[in-house]
Amino acid sequence: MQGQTATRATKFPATVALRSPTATGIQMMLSKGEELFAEGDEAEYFYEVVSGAIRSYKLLSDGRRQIDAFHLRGDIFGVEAGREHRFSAEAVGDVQVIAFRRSRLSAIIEEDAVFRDRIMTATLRNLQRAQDHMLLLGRKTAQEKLATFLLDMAVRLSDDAEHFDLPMQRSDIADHLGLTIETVSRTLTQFTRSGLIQLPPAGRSISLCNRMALKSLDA
Amino acid sequence: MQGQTATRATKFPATVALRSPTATGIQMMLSKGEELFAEGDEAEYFYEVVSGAIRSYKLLSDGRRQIDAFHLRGDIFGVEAGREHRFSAEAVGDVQVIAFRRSRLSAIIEEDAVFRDRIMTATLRNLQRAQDHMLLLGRKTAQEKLATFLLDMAVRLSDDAEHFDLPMQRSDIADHLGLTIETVSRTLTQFTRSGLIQLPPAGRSISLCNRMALKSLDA
DNA sequence: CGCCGTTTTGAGCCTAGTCAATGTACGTGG
DNA sequence: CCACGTACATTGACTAGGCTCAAAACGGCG
Repeated sequence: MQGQTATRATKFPATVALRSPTATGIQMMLSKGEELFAEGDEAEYFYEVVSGAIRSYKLLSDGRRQIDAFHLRGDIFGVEAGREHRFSAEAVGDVQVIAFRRSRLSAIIEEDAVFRDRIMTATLRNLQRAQDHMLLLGRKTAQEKLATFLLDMAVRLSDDAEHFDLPMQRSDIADHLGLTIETVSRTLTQFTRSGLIQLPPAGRSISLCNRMALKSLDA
Repeated sequence: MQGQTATRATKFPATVALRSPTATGIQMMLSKGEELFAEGDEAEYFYEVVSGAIRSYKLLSDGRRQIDAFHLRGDIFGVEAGREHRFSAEAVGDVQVIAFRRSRLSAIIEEDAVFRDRIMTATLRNLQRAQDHMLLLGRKTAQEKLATFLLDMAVRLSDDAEHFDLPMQRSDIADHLGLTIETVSRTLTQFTRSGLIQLPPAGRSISLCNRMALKSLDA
């Protein structure tokens, strides 16, 4: 496997999580590359990430892909105004999520003030991230894009530690930042040569050596 | 005047609009270039556009600008999870908006199901537009960007008529699409020469002559 | 060991950006 | 009424950042 050929997640495990008085969710495990839903699918559920990373993306007719966000632990995504999902979502690595029935959304919102607030806040945070990301996509250089991305991942993956593991591969990073994998790779080696970061000979881990320099690139 | 030197809107006219049982808004008039709020300002109000167009944008330290959205009649924007606005907002031309007190937001949401739904739907639509726009910014060519933009504006400004007036100038379009004004101008003349659109010798109006061709560029 | 998926590196090209000049509309004041 | 100034848009010549195409290196795993 591993071929990134998105296989659809079909079965829900029996585990049921109770997250709030009214909001009951279904716990799901996805393995690397599994598809949670596709653009155009009926939006039967929305989701919260428990562990791992989900990539949500859109495709152009010729296959060009834009990953609009990586969703990590605690993030809520897939809430829709209409009846269809407007983007696709796949597991980056092995992922645990909780699925909430969309049909219960209005009931939840009506009855449960705490959960309502969480959904509203999560949606607003997604919007905020989208706005930041549009600035990156439209106006930053390749170096600035990577600097921003690495600093953001440090915060979100490891609570701002020096060293952490990137869950996604180069092509995911490229499709998130509006670059090619070659440019991502070249820019990272350039950062390494300048002493900004350290890449291990293998694997996906990364160390930020010179945060100051990265932050100044972040613009 | 017209110097795009954002002057701050300071005074609220006395007119008060009653839009729903619990949600009372203050009607405001802004003239071309006036600033509604800036990134970092306390988010005292959120807004609904009555007429005209608002541009919301972010700046990099060196002045590069990304306009993440143009808000037109009926659009709601400026709702924030935190206490500060995360982007700036200015009037593109003369604009009429209704301002709602943010402090009343939670009360409104609690009491008024209709208004709550409108805010949630508006926020989700803003997110949806942001996702579409990230695809455009990250993965579309200059031609595709302009084709998408023109088709979208036709729908939103004129309910999909052949002929309409663009409220914004070239530099706004460029900063929205992640291009320079030169590229916007060149691409539009290229479209004109190919018979896709017609530009008047002067002014901001535009006619779409070959929707099919534009749609195929839209990818 | 050898295959496959992934990443890195290299060489050349192209799209969009930069810099600069010209053109056009419009408002102001002589 | 016209000359001038300003804001905005168009066009041209040249440049460069990032893309394409291609090949090699690397690691994991059967």
